[in-house]
Amino acid sequence: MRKRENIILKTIKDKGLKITPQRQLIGEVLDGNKTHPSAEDVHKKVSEIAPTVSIATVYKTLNSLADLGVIQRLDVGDGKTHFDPDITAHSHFVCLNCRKIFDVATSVPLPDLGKDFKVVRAQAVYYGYCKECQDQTEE
Amino acid sequence: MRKRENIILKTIKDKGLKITPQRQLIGEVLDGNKTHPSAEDVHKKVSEIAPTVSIATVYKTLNSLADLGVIQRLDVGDGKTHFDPDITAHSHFVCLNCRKIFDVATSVPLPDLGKDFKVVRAQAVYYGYCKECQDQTEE
DNA sequence: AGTTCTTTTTATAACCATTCCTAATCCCTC
DNA sequence: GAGGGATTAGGAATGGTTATAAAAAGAACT
Repeated sequence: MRKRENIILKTIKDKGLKITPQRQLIGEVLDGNKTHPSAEDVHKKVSEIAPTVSIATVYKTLNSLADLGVIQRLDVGDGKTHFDPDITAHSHFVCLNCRKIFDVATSVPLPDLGKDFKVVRAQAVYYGYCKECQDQTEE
Repeated sequence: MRKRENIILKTIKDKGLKITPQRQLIGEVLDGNKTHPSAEDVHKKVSEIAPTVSIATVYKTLNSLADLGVIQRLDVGDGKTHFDPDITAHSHFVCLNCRKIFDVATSVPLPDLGKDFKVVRAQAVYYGYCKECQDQTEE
């Protein structure tokens, strides 16, 4: 069984960017991450291993990766940008109580809005209450 | 032909809030507004008539109205919250070039995600290029 | 009109996420 | 091992939003 390659680090390399220790760490934190972390979340994780990595570097790397299309920016209305390394077609569910973000398989197709609007991306966000928070408020 | 009533001001009254001159103005700016203004946009408009109205009052009023459900918060990833007095089911198209927000009739239905996720609201945002910006980049 | 109680507004400070700036550092190549 | 480009750290700056506290405005009652 061989180790799955980290697509994020691969893309950094492919695009001619340098694999620095900072980027390596950020790539590892993101790889396969299903928690939709904010920049601060990523920085916290990275800091556990390399406490000197600055938040500015984290922002810069995340923005580069998003611009390259290897990760996705995700806005759910909580004032911070979240990042999702899963760029396959899927939507998100946000719990209005605990604010956790969940992946949902349902994806909205790119609609045809006529030639006045050339659609290149569709993002659906569903709001509601997750299992845990439903149970909690029921008692 | 009689004047259409302003649903926003009506709701303020119905909920027991006072109709102050400030709220009156904000209500009038919002009523029928299709431009999806940010708090700052609203404040600018209001200031043309009453220059002493503070931005804090605008924020407080907009948040109250959104919490009451007469207007809708709208996040499109530009760092600021936009407000939409149209609360009927519809989606939004955001131009990646000029950042203008357009209404689109298409609306996504509330999906059934099983009992683990109780969905109460669905929001779809489409990104792309509007007519004007398509023309602009073509030449 | 005056008193009291509540709501609302204002102005300013505080807050937080994000970006900017600049000097220092690293890596490559000559 | 010196120059040059890319990258980083750290802190200052920015911009949207909210908190705070004091003043103003209303309403109810006398």
